[in-house]
Amino acid sequence: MRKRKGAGRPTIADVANKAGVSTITVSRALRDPSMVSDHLRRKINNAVRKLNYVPHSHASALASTRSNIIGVIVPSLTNNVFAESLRAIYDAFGQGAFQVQLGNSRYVPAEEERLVRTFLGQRPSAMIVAGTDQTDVTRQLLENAECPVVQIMDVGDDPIDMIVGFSHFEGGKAAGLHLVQQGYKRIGFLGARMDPRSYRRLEGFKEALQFGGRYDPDLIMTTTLSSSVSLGAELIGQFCARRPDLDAVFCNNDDMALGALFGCQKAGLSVPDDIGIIGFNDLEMMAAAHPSLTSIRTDRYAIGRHAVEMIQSVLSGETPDKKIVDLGFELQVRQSTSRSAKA
Amino acid sequence: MRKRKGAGRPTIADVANKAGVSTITVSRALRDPSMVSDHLRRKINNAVRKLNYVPHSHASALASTRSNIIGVIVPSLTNNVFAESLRAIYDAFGQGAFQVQLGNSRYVPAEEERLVRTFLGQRPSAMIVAGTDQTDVTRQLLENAECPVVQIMDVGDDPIDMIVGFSHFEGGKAAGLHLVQQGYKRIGFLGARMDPRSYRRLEGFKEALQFGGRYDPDLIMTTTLSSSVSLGAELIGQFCARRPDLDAVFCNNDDMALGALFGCQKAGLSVPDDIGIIGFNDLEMMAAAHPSLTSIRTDRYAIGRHAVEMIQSVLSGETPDKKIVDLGFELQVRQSTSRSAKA
DNA sequence: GTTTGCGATGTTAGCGCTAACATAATGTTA
DNA sequence: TAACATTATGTTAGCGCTAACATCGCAAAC
Repeated sequence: MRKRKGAGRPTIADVANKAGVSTITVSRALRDPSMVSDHLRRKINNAVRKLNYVPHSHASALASTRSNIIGVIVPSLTNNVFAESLRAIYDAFGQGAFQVQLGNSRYVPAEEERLVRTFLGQRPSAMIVAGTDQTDVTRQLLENAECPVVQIMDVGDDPIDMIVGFSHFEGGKAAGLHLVQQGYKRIGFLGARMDPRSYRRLEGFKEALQFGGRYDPDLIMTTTLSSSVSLGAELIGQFCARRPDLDAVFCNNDDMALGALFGCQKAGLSVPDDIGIIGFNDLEMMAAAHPSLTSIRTDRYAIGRHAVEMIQSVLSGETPDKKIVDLGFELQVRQSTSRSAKA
Repeated sequence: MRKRKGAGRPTIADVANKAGVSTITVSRALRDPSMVSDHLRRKINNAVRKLNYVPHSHASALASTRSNIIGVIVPSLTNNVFAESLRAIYDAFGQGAFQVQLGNSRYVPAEEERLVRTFLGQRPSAMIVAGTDQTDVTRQLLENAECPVVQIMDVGDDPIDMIVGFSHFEGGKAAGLHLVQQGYKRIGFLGARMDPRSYRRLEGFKEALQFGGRYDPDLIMTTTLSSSVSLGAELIGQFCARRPDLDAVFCNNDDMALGALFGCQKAGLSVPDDIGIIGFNDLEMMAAAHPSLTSIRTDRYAIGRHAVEMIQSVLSGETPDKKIVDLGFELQVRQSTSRSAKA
């Protein structure tokens, strides 16, 4: 006789047997206890406990054509910026019926495409992806996915489905304008791992400086290395050596900015008097630093929470208020760009 | 006629139809192309592309009784320490056939228990959990799980199955000994969110100080607030105000240590001469700080990689060399504990 | 030319669960 | 008391895939 062996673990049929009911009753007792009488529910719960039964979620997903999986793809796990949005997503979904599935694209579009494909194989209830810079294929896959899709950390006119974030261009522009307004003259840009969002910040920054008549392409320093505090410290040293007249930098993120602060301190340069420093994202350490560091504050947790709310509203059959949500940013002026006297 | 509708997406049967072969041939062509002739493989691949077919992983998991899911549970997503181990795990598993499923227990044991239950429902191929401080029920669930289980970030005699990490007790002890050896007299401990691992560090620290005859319980300052740079800066201020004679602190992690540095700088205290500071984990920023910060270096990425290797060896039928792996730690002495003159 | 072996493909049943319908048991109303 | 809801439980088929066995064609071996 042809026979396949399962994983050996107890199934819903074992529970049904032990409790003396049918399998569907067990299924109902576990999914919605109110559908089953107290009497049977008790017997079923006992059987579940005795057998140490754990429902098989794949079988359930297959039978119900509902996976309850939320696919999330971010480009980095160690970058705190995404970690905070992730935390919001896990806080909201981690509890209930949904299961978050996380992918790390490591800033590689092809990797992202592969992940999207894999995730769609699970027939997710929703997808959350970082950014707007998907490959054409990725975009098409997501457009055809029969589930809500939210892009986060960015805004744009043409979302795949929904989008929540802020404008990196405007953020970069605000940073540039601030440095101009503070009276800095030779204002540089220091950028590590220039992903598309960093480029948009740089574009905004350029516009601000051109507007202020201070744009100098020689003062743009970028690298493909991934950002870190150490790298910020090292690069600001090189930068100052090459251009001793540099008097302010916009760093493409806060790690680089903190590193730049340390690098200046090592070089004996005073921040903000010799050099002004502004970061991006406003991680909590920026306020604690000495001198405290100016940054563009973005609310990553709110972005994650908002994405979840949009998804929940779609999944419960409603139409979300808006498909494009710009949560903006806020310039946090601190000591690192507040000179005592204008040069 | 009773009929259930699926998700509407193309199935393997649709592909088989279009390619003029049986479903099993499609299944084989996708899982192991070498089992199918070039001729058919080509036709199948075309059909897959035309239909935009994505295999349904839940159905596959159910039929094969293999989920290819690796369940990972960590207590925090924003703590860089776990992020680096996670990165190693994603680097190793993210590519191949395996799918990483991540849970966030937020340092709540009951939450961890719930997650373990949920994850086991997916019949994972392996489980990775942080730490050794599971509830009895969690431990039992994992012991009964028919898959390899690796505990990470800690060591101990009695792993659930396998364990890879380092001794927090010894790490704390090394930190304490170092401060004693550097000639510091009134050595404090500054700890935020004292999870079980932090307590073990504190115990090791105590032992070192008792050994050196410098233990003073009044110099232990802890809080349940979660650690951050800002909190470190604030608490060191309070600490110094209460005990102006304090001349060194061991912080339970690097965020707190960096905060302590900033706090001292704000208070006009010189590090390392007025106060020595040592952290734990040695995040990359520690070396870049000014002054650079002493810390206990741990290799979180290696821990994650090692955990993956142990799992892979078990899954491929081998017996791992060791079930308990202590990757140790390394004291990184830097400026923050290197006084020019002994007091 | 028959036998054997082997690789490529097909048939069938079943993985563990739930949707959809069926039925039994109970209450409700005229 | 018959007709009708209403609720609790059961029966059956099927979600989409793959394990296990069956078959077929063809080349090598005798």
